[in-house]
Parts: sequence; C-alpha cells; structure tokens
Amino acid sequence: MEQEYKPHEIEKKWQKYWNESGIFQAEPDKREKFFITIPYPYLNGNLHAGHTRTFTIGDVVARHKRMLGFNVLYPMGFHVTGTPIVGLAELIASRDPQTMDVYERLHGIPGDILPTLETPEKIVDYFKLEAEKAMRMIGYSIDWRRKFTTTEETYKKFIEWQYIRLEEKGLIVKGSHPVKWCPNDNNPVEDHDILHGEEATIVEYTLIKFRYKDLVLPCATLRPETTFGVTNLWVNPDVGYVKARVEKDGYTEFWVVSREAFRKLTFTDRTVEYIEDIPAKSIIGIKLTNPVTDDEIISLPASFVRPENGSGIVMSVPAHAPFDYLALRDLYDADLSDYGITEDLRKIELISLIKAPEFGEFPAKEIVEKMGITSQKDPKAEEATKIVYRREFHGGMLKEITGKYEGHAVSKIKDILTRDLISSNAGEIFYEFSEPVICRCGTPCVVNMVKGQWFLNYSDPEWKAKVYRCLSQMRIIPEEYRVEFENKVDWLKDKACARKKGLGTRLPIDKEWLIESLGDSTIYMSYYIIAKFIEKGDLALEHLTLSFFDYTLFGKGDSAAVSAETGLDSGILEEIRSDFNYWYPVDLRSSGKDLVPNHLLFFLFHHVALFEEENWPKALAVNGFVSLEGQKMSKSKGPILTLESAVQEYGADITRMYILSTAEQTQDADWHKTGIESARRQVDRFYSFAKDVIENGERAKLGTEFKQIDCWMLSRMQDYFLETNVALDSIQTREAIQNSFFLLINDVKWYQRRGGKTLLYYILDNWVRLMAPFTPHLCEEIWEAMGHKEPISLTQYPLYNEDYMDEGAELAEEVIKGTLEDIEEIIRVTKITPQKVLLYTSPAWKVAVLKCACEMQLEASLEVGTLIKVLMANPDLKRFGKDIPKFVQKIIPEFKSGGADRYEIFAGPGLDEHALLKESASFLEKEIGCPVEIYSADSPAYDPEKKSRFAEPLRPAIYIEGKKGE
RNA sequence: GCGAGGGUUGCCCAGCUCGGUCAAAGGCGCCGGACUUAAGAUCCGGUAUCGAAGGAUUUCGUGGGUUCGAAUCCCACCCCUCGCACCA
Repeated sequence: MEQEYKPHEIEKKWQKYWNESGIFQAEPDKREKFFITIPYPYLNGNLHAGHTRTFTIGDVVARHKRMLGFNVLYPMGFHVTGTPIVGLAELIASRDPQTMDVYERLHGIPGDILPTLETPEKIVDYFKLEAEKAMRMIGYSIDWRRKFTTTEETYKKFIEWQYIRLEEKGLIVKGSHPVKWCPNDNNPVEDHDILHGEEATIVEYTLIKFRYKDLVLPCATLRPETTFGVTNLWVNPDVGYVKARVEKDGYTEFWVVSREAFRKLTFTDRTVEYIEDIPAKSIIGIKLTNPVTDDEIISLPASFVRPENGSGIVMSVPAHAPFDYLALRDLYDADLSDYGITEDLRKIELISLIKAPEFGEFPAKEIVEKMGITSQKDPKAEEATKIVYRREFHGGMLKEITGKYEGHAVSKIKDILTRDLISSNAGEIFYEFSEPVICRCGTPCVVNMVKGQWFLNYSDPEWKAKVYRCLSQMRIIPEEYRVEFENKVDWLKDKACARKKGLGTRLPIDKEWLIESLGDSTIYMSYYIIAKFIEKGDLALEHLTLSFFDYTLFGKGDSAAVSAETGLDSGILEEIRSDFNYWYPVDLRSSGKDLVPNHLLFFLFHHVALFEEENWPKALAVNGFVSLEGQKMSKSKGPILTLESAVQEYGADITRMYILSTAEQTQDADWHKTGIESARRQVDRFYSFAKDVIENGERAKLGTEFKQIDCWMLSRMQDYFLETNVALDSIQTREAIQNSFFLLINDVKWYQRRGGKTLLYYILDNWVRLMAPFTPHLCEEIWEAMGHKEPISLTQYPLYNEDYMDEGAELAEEVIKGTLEDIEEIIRVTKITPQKVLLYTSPAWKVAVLKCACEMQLEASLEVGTLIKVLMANPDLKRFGKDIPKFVQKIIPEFKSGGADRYEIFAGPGLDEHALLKESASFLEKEIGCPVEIYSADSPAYDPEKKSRFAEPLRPAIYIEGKKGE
C-alpha cells in the first residue's frame, strides 16, 4: 500500500474494475433478490449534495444487502420531462445573468459549453452524461445497462400504455381546477413569476347566498356552519358595489358584490355580466333571508369590510366571532337613520350554535368581556378571534339549532355541509388567495378556473382504500412516517395530470395535452427491466405495443400471441416476463422527504391501480435535506455544491462517509467544511491503521491463547457487528457509522494501549468489510492489499457471533478503566505527584454478601432485612456484623433499580479481581508513571491510612503516596 | 389555519419505544500534556459548578402533574423548521 492515502488514485482504479468486471450488473439467479430504487434525478442542473445524500443512502443499502448475500438490483435513470428544463433553456438562450453565473460558477459548466445549451434537448444531452459521470465518480453500484431518459421514444410508449390502461379503469377524468392567474399576461403564474405573495395558497371558501327580493348577496366564509348563527350582514358604505348576472350550471341569478369581487368572479367557472352599479346605501338596512334557516336578517354598515376580500359583503355571527360582536355593539347607540334603520339593535339576539368545552353560550361576547376589548380596532380583537376559532374548531360540537347536523364535531362538518349547501343552492365554492398575489408585471393575480383539464382521479375512495391496504402491508422507514403517509392519502384530491407546456409524452386519449411529469414517473421501476433489452438491441420501438407491455408486466395474454403481433421472438418475451417476475416487486424505494406528499404517494397509487397485489411495493424510506453552511440550497440561485466538486475536492469515500454520518435519516444535514475536513482525518486514520497491520505482516491468530484484552476486543466487535447491521437494516447510516467506525476506532485505540496484538489482523479483516458499504474504494484497496482475490463488494458482511461475546472480559476491562480513571481523578483533585499507588481488592466478606444478594435477587426475595438475617446466620460473616448492614443498605438500591447486572456477572462466571489487577499492574504503572502495588483488603501488608476499608467488589480501594503539589 | 417534525450540556447531535446504571454516547471546537528542531498529523487528559481522595450540587424549551425517583410518562403553553398541489 502507498504510504499516503490518495483517494483519487484508489477510486479511479476501483471504478474501472467495477465497470469492467460488471459485478453490479444484476441478473436473476438462485439467490434471494433485492430490488432497490431511488427516484431518478431531474436534470435541470448537476447533481448536488442533496442527491449525494439520497443516492449514497441507496448505494449503502444496496452494498450492504449484496454483502449479506442478496442478489441486488440498483438501477438508475434520468428524469427530464416537464417545464423547468424548457425554462432553463430559455434563460440560457436569453443569457439571463443570474442563470449564466450560477450555472457556470456553481454547477461547474465550462464557459464555452454553457451558451450552447440553448435548447431543452441539448440540456438533456449534456446533463445526462454529467449525471452518470458524477454517479460513477462517487462509486455507486448501479447497473448502468438499465439507464434511460424519460424523453426516449421507447419510454413514451411505456407511458402511453400506462395511461391507456388507467383511462380504461376510469381513473382519468375531465374537470376544472383553480390556478393562480395573471389577467394581464393571460397565463397561469408560477412561483418564480410572482412579485409578492409567493407564500400564498388557494383557499376554498364557501359562498353563502343571502337573498333579498330577486337579488343574491353572497358572503364568503371558511366556516359555513356559522350560517346558522347569522344575525345580520355587514356592508361597507364607502365601497362601490355592482349588480351582476351570474350563470353557472344552468341557473341564472343576479348577485350584488363589490367591484373587486365582480372582477374575480369573471375568472371563475361562472358566466358573469355587469348590469349596473349599486350604491352601498341601497343595500344597507334591507331585510334578507338566510338561505339555511330562512330567518330574516338585516344588513348593517361596517367600515371594516374590505372590498377585495371575498364578495365585499360579510355575514355576521356575533355569538362566535369577536369582530362581529364588537361591530354590532359599536352600533348600539349609533344613529343609523341615514340608512333608514330605526330599530333598536339591542334587540338583535345573539344566536349560539356551537358548544365548546371552555365556553358558555356566547363565546365571542365572553372573551371580549374577559379580555376587556373595547372596540373593533383593539389589537386584542385579532387574538380573541384566534382563540375562539381554535377552541371551537377542535373541541366544538354543533348544537340543536343546526338541525340534522347536531352533535357533529366542528372540525369534521365543513365538507359535509358545503356539499349540502351546494345541492340546495344555498351556497357555492369560491376560491381565494390566502394573501394578495402580484405578478411580476405588477398586476394583481386572481384565481382562475381552468376548464376541460384532465385529472387523475385520486379522490376515488376505492383507489384510496387500495393504497391504504398497500401501506398497511409495507414497511415504512422510519415508522413515524406512516401516519404522515396515511394523512397524505386522505388529503390527496384529484390531480391535474396534463399540461400544454414542457417536455414529455402526449396524453394518448387527448393528444393536445402532455402528460404532466409527476404522472410519468410512477411505475417506471418496472421499465428498468425492459430497458436492459432495449439497450442490448433485442427490442425496438415497434415492438413496444400494448400487448407487449400487458404480457411482460402484467402477465396478460401469452407469448405466442404477442410474438405473432410484434414479430418478437417468444423466447425474448418470456425472458422479459421472467425477469419481471424475478425482480418485482420493488423491495425498497428510498427518497428525500420532500417527495412524500407527491411522488411517493403517486408511486403507491399507480402501483396499486395497475399491478396485482403481489407486485405492490414492499418498503419506503425517507431521508432529510442537505443545506450548505446553514443555507438552503437552490439549483437556480445558489448556493449549491455539486456532487462532482465535492468528490474532486475530498474524494468519493470521504464524501460518502461525511454525508452519511453527519445527520440521521429524516434529520436535515448541514454540509460544512470543518465537518468534512474532520471526516478526511478519520478516514486517514483508518488507512494508516490498515497499512500498519498489513505491513507488520500480522495474520489471523484466532484460536491462539487469548489474553483478557483479546477476549474483550473480540466481544466488543461482535456488538458493533450487531449494531451496524441493525442500523443499516433500518437505514440509520449515522448510527451505523457510529458503531462501525467511531466507537470501534476508540476501542481499537484502547486495545492497542492495553498491549493487544493478537487480534490486529482479525480486527482489520472484519473492520474493512464492515466499512465497505460506506467507503467501498478504500476497502477494496485494503482488501486487495491483504491478499484477497475476490472483490470485497462481493464478500460476506461481518455478522454478530454470540460465541465470541464475553461479559466477564468486558466487566474486567471496565474495572481496569474505572480504576485508572479513579486514580487519575484523585491525582487531579489532590494535585499530588504520585510516587506509589496502592490498590486494595475487596475483602472476602463483601464478595460473599454480593453473591448472597444475587442469589436472593434470582429468587426475588431480596429485601434489606431478610438479606441481613441470612448473612448473620453465617458464622463466617457474623464477625463483620457491624459493617454488614451499612454495605447491604448501599447495595440493595442498586439491585432494586436494575443496575446490578455487573454484580451478577461478577458473581456468576466469577472474576478474580486480585489476579486481574496484578496482571494489569504494569499497564497502570505505565499510565500513571509510578509503581503500583496490589493488596487484598483482607490482609493488607501496608495500609497507612486504612483506605482498604473502602474496597468493594469491582471497586478496589486506592491509596496514593506522593508529594503534594501547589 | 391544517398536517408533520423538532427544541438536550460551547457547537453538531445521540438518548427519549421499555422511567432508575444519565452530568447525559459520539463528533467538532477549545484548553493542557506527550511526541517533534518546529508546525501538522497522531496519542493521552480536561471541557456545568464546587472539591487537597475516587465525591457533592444544579442542569436536558417554559410551567404544572404522576412517581420513592423523569431528559425519558401525562397536561398546558412558548419557539423553530418543512409541506399544503398541479410545480419538479
């Protein structure tokens, strides 16, 4: 081996070897298979630290399983369908300064190449080569024969087939959906087009239609159930209102809304026509009908009503809404004769409709009085609203006044009620932003209903039920995410699955549309099986008919018929089918947690829709994000750290080691320079340990005479084997590296410090295999230097061997370590320079007491009194009658709290402390730097300060002679 | 607002599923020592507070509670991160 660790040389060598030997090209055989997939990367940039984390986790699992004897398939493809690549091409073509800067400087695209990437095709061609190069550079054990790009014609055939089959099952439907829309550009706005309000979401309001003569005064609300408690409406006297003709779903009505609301309505799926302006005054003081209760209510003036919110008219529920209560109270003594209102507003009775545990009849009134809120303008009014809302929503039940809804939880009523309101034409759905949205062009955006859109019918209850069943049979890693998945299945609504822009496959049932890119990446794991045959030249585009996919992936039909139709050899067809049967289902799909509510969910939906239950996925795993020096990464704006640049700077193994050990599983990782620098030193240490062992010509000496420390080391290693395997099985790479590397290296240090030699080769032999999934190049190199011919990637992973566990040795070593620490502490505290250390092992009677206690513990009869009684009955012990109770009282609590394992080991196999300390005396002398003498507390030859009385089993007494320092 | 995750000793981060052995693993940083002409690397020790004998005391977001005993269980509250869609 080279004197110095040179990662790049080693890595190049082994990557070449892996590639040429084809050892990661997986073919079916007799072994049990393991099919692991990671979502293919979307190529609008180079692979970065986030990909590095997700893909490296996948590779480690793949390598671990392979070393455990599984036949592992780890394939990879490239995702390019959708709009971002088109957008990027446009930005490059227009030489957008930020884009040019970020892509040249941070993505590392050479300055002479970047300007040529002016079309989506060129971008795809460039990045797919770069991505593969990067993944090879970091040493992923991918079967590259199966790679593909999602714009390939053959892949499009596969997608077309899938959508035809989904449509046949009735899972693709047509409908409308709301989008953020700029009326000026006449286009949907995407997040990067937004000047203000990037955070805004589209909120679903219910529009309650209050009626006055032939007019409708609609009010938008998030809490339709409160319609039962409406006492009045609020109209702003200073706002301009209009009357409009509104047509929808066959009805025609005349609505009065604010001017702003009218504009918004024109973008909804209603036909609206302006009729005339309506002075605010003319709709104040009128008597309307509540469409739900048929009660007559009055409209009142209120300046807090904002014309741009909802319809510009607000319904008032003073029993439950503090603002409404305050506004109403403020009017009690106002002169409203101007509006023709003469009645006494105090006569308006509050209507209570929700029973919430913390409140009485009128929560709004109650809280306003309790908090001492004086008017609508009081900032505390906002807080009061929140409190009431929260308590009512979570703990509230609908009262009798709500009729058939009585007893329903407030939190569960919205969907039911909205549906009923719509069917009785008492209400409608109305979409609104959670905050104002302004387009880049400066125009306020609106919610627009896009009509005639194609949807994947994810809300279908039967479909969801299948996904639930699938989930319930799956392993979710970590298990805490199961509830998250279940929630998301619940929440998922129909999803628009086609769009007009971008790269992709045309929707076969409506060629005007392109299949949206999340929808074309749901069951492509099965395509990896086919891709190999395409690459080999066995399959051509014309072979990929519907029946071809039906046969190979579903097992429908027979090979002879498909062969006749496609002209394919039936042997090939059967081989593909049999490959599919071997590799499917997916055993593990592992991904970043950002894909939980979208891709991973769709992955499940499409699998359960199309495949038989036996081919449903087996397990899902999620991991956290990666940030850079505390900053969030951004592909388009930076900062970003590419996989390639990390590997170039630090090497593949160090990069892998760092990214895997810096954070656990779903925790986010922060990549920082000091962290990876230290990983470099750690790997260096491992290298030099290996080099030393190999150069010293050490060989396995298992079975020769073992010293205490050898037994200890062997035992400890078994523990790390166990922990590492368990951690890897649950994809806790940090825990795995903690055990297989950091804890182990510390034990190896102790082993060598204690003079251990015999096991050095054994340690290396196992350690290098243990580390192989994490730092595979380095481990191959060491393995080869040890004289092995087979690559380490295909050898057996170390497994826990119970026979090598040695509790006695571990306990003995603990005693030595503890004794050394105690001595050092005494020296530190007393500041004496030791000249001689005297150790006294426990007197025999204390040992006898312990043994007796252990026996009684086993019989579960251990009590202070009974133990003392038993001991006193023993004539040999009775002599120590004065000391026994004290010792017993000290020991018993340890037993009671379950902390007496060590005593049981001590009492069981037996540990000769005196011999142990004698044997270790020279070690202690070396460490402390002065002579160490061992005595028994039973008959100490020298004990000037009577320290021996402190001696206990596993805790020798210490006396230090020396000069007192400053 | 809804959903999910998280707040631990200078920092990162374990432990908290199964309360006691937890002043709390590991890494980083820092301090001291060994080695070295020196630096780096490596090794050893320290790193809540107090302590001239291996000990004691106060800590694990805040406030309560359960218990002989809580970082760990229960309740309330505060704060932070992420997702909420047609976009990959």
